[in-house]
Amino acid sequence: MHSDHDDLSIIRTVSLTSALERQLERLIVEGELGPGDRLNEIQLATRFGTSRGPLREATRSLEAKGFVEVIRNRGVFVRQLSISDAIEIYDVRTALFALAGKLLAERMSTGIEHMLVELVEKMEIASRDADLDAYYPLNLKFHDTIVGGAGNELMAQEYLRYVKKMHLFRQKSLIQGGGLEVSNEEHKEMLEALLARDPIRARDTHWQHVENAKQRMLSAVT
Amino acid sequence: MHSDHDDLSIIRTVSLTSALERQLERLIVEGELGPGDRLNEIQLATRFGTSRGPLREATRSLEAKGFVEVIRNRGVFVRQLSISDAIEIYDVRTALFALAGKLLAERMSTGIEHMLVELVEKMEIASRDADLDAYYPLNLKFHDTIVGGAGNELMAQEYLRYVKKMHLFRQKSLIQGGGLEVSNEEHKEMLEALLARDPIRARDTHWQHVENAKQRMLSAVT
DNA sequence: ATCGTATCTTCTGCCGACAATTAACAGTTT
DNA sequence: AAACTGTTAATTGTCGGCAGAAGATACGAT
Repeated sequence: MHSDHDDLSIIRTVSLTSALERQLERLIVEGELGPGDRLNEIQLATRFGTSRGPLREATRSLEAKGFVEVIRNRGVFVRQLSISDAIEIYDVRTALFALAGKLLAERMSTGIEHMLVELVEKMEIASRDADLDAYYPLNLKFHDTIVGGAGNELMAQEYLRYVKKMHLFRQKSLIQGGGLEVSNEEHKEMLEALLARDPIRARDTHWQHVENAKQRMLSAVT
Repeated sequence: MHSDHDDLSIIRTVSLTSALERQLERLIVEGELGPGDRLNEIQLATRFGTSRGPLREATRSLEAKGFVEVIRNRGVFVRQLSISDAIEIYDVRTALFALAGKLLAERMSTGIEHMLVELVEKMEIASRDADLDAYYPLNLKFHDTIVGGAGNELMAQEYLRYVKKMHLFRQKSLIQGGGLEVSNEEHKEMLEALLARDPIRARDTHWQHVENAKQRMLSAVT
């Protein structure tokens, strides 16, 4: 039995295609469809109660976004990322996150300031307690706050896309780029640059942060 | 009458959908379909001799790539970029190009080295002669060489996408981000960093270069 | 003359069906 | 038993058609 998430009756404002796209993306990101799996058109269309037309349109969009791969006459497959793919994505993410840091430093508001300070403090505590379950969502929110607060919608959108895309990498546990204390030390440096409203330093510390995360991931993989 | 570019009979290896997508992208980038224009499904399907199904799939892909906008029950429209859109794209391009510079500095080959040196020399001449027609393609090739030589396929692909996307900006003439001599001075600095195999300096000079181009564009627009 | 309204036309959204291709299977041969 | 080959089943690619929404047009009221 499928979960009731599969419902897409909310359609009337958004198109059926985009609703289907969201559903398929959910199936992929949540792991119901794993890397390499084929998206059976008939089966999925039946499951969501639509015809194959809109479903095919949705998969074409997902293909353009890099979540699936279409092979003519053979079908649509969830993309599999090699290590070198993961490196490429990480590097692009690095550049985008550096941009986020720079832009945020240029338009820092007290609201975001307080939020980031609080998050770093909480992460400090979680780090001391070695409480990964507490640390992980805080870390996520810290990055989201920076990316979302930078005021560049395109960058934020693309950044989010790449974060999602990393879930297609086989070694899921390694995505995080672990290292609690190390990571939060870097957060403090980033925060310092942001509080100082120093775009260049913010850009460089943010760049370094993701680059370090990449290195931690790589040393864990190899 | 349509040009004979419209032919897509080469299909047997690639899908009809992707061939259509390429054709539509061509129509947009070459300007036959300008910003704000509607893509009439029936008309385009007839023109390319297909049914509406594959055509719709192609437009969904173009939508995901940001070239067109789909409005439910109203149609597909070529995207119009506002100035703030252009700024966002420029900033993302800046970050990606900085990444290109860094990566290239890390894996610089003598082949690319010679190519870049030659291009800068030729641009120097064109700059002295104020020969914009000669300068423009050299400048383009200079940037392509850097982006293509960096060894990150994803970054190269995305960078190219954004360059194309800038064509949707109304003020086409301003895309270039002019300023011949100024621009080539920056090229020399970038080249220096690359020849020195200095990733950080390469990253920073490349970042600054696109950022300056953005500023030149903005001061020309406002 | 202008505005609002009703009608008609055009176009999109979605579906079901058929053709073409690929994958699965069984039978045969070596 | 493994490899090859012919046949069947499953799946994708493409098409044409119908319902419904948006847009255009014509008409009438003020």
